Amino acid sequence: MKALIAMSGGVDSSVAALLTKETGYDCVGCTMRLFANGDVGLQPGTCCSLSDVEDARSVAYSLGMPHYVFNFSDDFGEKIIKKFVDSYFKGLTPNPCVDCNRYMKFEKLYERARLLGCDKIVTGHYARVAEQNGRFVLKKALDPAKDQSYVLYMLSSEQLSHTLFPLGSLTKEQTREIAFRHGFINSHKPDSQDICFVPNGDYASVIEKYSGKKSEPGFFVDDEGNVLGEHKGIIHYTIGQRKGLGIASAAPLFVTKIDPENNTVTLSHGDGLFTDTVTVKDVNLTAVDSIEEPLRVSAKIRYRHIAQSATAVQTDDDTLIIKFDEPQRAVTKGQAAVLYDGDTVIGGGTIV
RNA sequence: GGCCCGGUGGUCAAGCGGCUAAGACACCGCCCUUUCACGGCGGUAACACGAGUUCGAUUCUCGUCCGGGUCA
Repeated sequence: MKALIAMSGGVDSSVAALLTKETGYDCVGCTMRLFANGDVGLQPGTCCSLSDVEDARSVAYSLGMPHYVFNFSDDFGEKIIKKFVDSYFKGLTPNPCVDCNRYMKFEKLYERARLLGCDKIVTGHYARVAEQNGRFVLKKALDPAKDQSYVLYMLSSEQLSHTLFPLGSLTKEQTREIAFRHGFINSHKPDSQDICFVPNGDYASVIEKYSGKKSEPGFFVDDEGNVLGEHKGIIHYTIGQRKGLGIASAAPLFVTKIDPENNTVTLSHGDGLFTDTVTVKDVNLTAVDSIEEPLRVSAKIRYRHIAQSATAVQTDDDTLIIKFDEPQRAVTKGQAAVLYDGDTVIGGGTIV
């Protein structure tokens, strides 16, 4: 059996490579080049920079496996960055990591794997794949603190059938320890964070630079429509946001609505952020074929959200309605909602 | 112009003779985090000016300047 390992240059994927190798697979390492750093004004040293490629190569070679670099920057620009940018101008808050997994790691990269004669694709995600009643399902990582199943919910049963997540049963500490024991140069490398193609967390300037458009300043308004102040352009905000508004008031203000038509951002005090019903489109179900009867689930509406009890029902092929037992804070259009049955991912979609 | 209120950190706002001059919001930093956020912890920062009264004035008095209201 032959496996292609997606190696970012970080600890996780390096250890994933090691573990796959130890399982007896014939391994090939690879690193995706997802964007030309110059496109977005990145400085070397961030994710996907040359030094990361070198780290990945170093680990691959030390494990005696070949290492390739695939240039996917055209696809990444079209499928990930463009969509990300367009979403923001529509007043949505996208999650590019979800799309990157969907289109790059498990679609585009798998095509390459097939060309190389690989049966499996391996990543360093903290999640597990299991076979249940003859179908492959995605499950949470054993370590709840590191679980990344949320960003993988859109994988199909078919994709899961040829996917390995060797870290699914490990804690981050165990992973680092393994890396350290094997002398990997990246064993102490900090975890990645922020959007990989956004330097310094300043995603707004990336959006403006990439699109060539400026997000025009407009008004902050209250629930009654009274003007509270001026905002910097709707792409700077997301639902539930508190910081960076620059408006002083007796109690904290939060963004409750983004209106791209009128170019306004509505601010409210605490309440008004809670909703119990969420509509989801672009649905992918893996543990079941469809949800015909209302189904008791636990659901997450953000990566770091703690799954909450809810009832889900499918109203058509591509629409789910999720009704939470308790109203949830800051449901945000563009983010993914993921349904779980215990540790098992049932499916999910994009909040509309 | 007369009369009446009020001038404390970026904003709002306690304090009403002796305090390291609260707090909230904002801002900054750190933590958290493969999205954006939330959240936690910490930090910078103020008594409009001048003259009195007093052992002592942000607090009392009188001026000046600046706001707001009101009368004609």
